[in-house]
Amino acid sequence: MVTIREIAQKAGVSIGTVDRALHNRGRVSKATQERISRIIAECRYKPNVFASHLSLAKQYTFAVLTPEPEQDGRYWELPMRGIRKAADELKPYPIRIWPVHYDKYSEASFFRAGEKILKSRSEVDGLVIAPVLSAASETFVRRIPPALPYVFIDSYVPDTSCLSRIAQNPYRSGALGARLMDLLVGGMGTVAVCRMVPRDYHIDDRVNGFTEALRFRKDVEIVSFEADRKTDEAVFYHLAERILAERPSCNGIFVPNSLGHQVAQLLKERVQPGRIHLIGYDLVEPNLPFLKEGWIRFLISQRPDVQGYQGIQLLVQHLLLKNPVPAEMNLPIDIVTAENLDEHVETGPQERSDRPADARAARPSGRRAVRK
Amino acid sequence: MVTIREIAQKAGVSIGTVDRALHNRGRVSKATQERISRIIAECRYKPNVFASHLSLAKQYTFAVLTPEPEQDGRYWELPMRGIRKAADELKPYPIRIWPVHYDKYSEASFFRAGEKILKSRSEVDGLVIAPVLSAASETFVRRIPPALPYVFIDSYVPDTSCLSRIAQNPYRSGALGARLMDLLVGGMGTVAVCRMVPRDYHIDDRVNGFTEALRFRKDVEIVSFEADRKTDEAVFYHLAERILAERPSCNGIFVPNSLGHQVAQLLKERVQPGRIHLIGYDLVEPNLPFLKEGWIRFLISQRPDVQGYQGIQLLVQHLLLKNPVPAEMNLPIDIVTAENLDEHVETGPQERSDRPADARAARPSGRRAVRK
DNA sequence: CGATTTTGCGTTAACGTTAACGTCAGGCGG
DNA sequence: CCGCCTGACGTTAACGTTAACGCAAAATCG
Repeated sequence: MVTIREIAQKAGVSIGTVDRALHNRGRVSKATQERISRIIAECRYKPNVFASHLSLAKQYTFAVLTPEPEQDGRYWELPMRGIRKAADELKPYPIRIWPVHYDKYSEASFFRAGEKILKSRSEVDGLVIAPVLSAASETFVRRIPPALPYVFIDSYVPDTSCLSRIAQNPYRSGALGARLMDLLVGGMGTVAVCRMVPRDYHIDDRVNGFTEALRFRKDVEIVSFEADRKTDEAVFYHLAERILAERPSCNGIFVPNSLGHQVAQLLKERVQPGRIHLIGYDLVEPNLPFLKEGWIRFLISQRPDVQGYQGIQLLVQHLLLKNPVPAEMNLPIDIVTAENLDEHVETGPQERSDRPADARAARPSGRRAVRK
Repeated sequence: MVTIREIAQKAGVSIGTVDRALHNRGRVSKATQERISRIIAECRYKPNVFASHLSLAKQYTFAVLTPEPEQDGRYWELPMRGIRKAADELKPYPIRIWPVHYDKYSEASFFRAGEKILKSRSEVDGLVIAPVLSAASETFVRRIPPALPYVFIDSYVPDTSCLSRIAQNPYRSGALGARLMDLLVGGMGTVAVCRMVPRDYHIDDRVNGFTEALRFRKDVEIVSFEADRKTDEAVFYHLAERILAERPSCNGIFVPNSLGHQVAQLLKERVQPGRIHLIGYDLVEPNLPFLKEGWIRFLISQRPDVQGYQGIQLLVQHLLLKNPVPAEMNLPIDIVTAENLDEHVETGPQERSDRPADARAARPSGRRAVRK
């Protein structure tokens, strides 16, 4: 490992000068500056991040801007879990997480949250943003100082200078849903798609992917149903009632958001098992029992916990470890069924075991042993 | 942050004594030892890993014991990719990866590889093991010095004092395959299961999961076909020929290892599309075109890259960051189809982008933009 | 031209941990 | 009783980086 001291020696200056040159702190003549830069490049000098942080003793604060955790059926708890997991793993690092939540149905609340972060600019070193309110997000992102790195999760605002974006392609996830639905209904029947106003671009793309992928299937009829979330809490429960009433021939329902459980509830009450095939999104808690019992056949998951986890990891890679980071991460589109549900909820990145070694060995697995 | 100096002050000793007490280096009276331990616990002292490693300047070497990367249709390249990815991300850490491969069909070669590692005991600080040869692995693992932490990937030897094990439940993955097959064949027909001698417990468990999950389906007949890998390279291609000849009514084939492409090849040559539904395992390269074209309907993936990646990460968490690690990680059972294939192969953990910021922005995505 | 600022550098004390080394008292054998 | 050993500590110099401080010489100003 080549150190700052060797660089100094080769350049015929002191380490202080090299340090100033490295961090553009000025007080270095142009000639020496260039000489040092050349030598640094030649020797492939990489600063020792351990020594650096030991000396700096800087606290890094990462703000996390997401909707209230309770919204979308407690969906927004999941990214926060991943974020906590990352913070846990990175315990030895001087990192602080600052969660700032907003009401995903109120632009005003979003701007208030954003303002709070920008006002504390000097104390914030990185940002994880879920730009659910797309128009407002765009405005906000433009106001982020260029030196402040930010990472999008869930979706993203295009053409920004974000450090990275971590999301799932919603169009393709819809197309995958279509493929599964096609399989479930055996290539024929009437499939209902549930929509909600106010519209959400991200969700719309899922629907587009779904309908376009099924268009080539001549024997599958697609009908769209729409509800207004403002009317009541159980929007999709009531929407499902309408579907049953207006389309008795319906044998498949596609729910492009996390509210599949509302539809499943109605199916469980009114329809015989296996007659209407339901595909939903997201491993939120209310969905799980219905998936296990078969009222929901497939859930498409976008690994929100991984998104949060990676968001923090990328910031650390960039700021603390000075590593290059991928400009985008397209998370896999996960298909979850009753059969592989356990692995998705139990051993997401949130799970940690703090038990001592002997307790581990003694622990009954409850699961099938691999051998013997 | 509480430092060693504060501990020393509170205990009324010097930092040297505290350090000796911390690392059991002796030369500390019993009374002082206990006093220091008590204070450390009270203050919740955590050593600063930055300072620690700066002072130690220790190189950590992690040996990786897996089959030759080319075996199983280059399957074993995949964990290595994840391992390299981890090493990349952890570049600033003083870490060295030492890959040691063995022929998965030769116990002798496995023991030779193991011996090589044990002989360099003093230079090895951690171990990642894929215990494919289960009997030999058991013998080997018992010989690992207790102080040397090791992590299993792919499968594991039960009742060992491994640091952790990272694997997928093979039985459950087979059950999931059964569910998908049931869907594909519409609940009726003849399904062939391909097996290979010599037997592999891990693979057997997949088959068990598959057959047991389908047993309750009275209209689905399961037939087992077996081939000897020693006979030729294209074992499963020829096995598929036998299946077609002996069971013309067959409408589904389950391949519990990574050789699905051999069967797919024959289907492509002899059978009309959509007549025989094929489910295989693992995203090895030869499988990919067949999945895209539909000759393979589903591939079950166990994320070998993530397994390798996590293996290294866990060792680092344990040894370098002194964090507790989970005793086991049950990786999700991934269902891969033509629709979500891209996300699985493109943006596995191996992908990194080293391009500068401006190149990123200009880069054409080729994929559908999320918004406008 | 003297006074003051600026430029360009060198020096040094941290940051927290580690381990080699020094020291001093008590114990033990001869 | 002397020499030697060892147990139980304290001291200190690293590890590599950072930034405050110091100090000349050069540049600028009145």
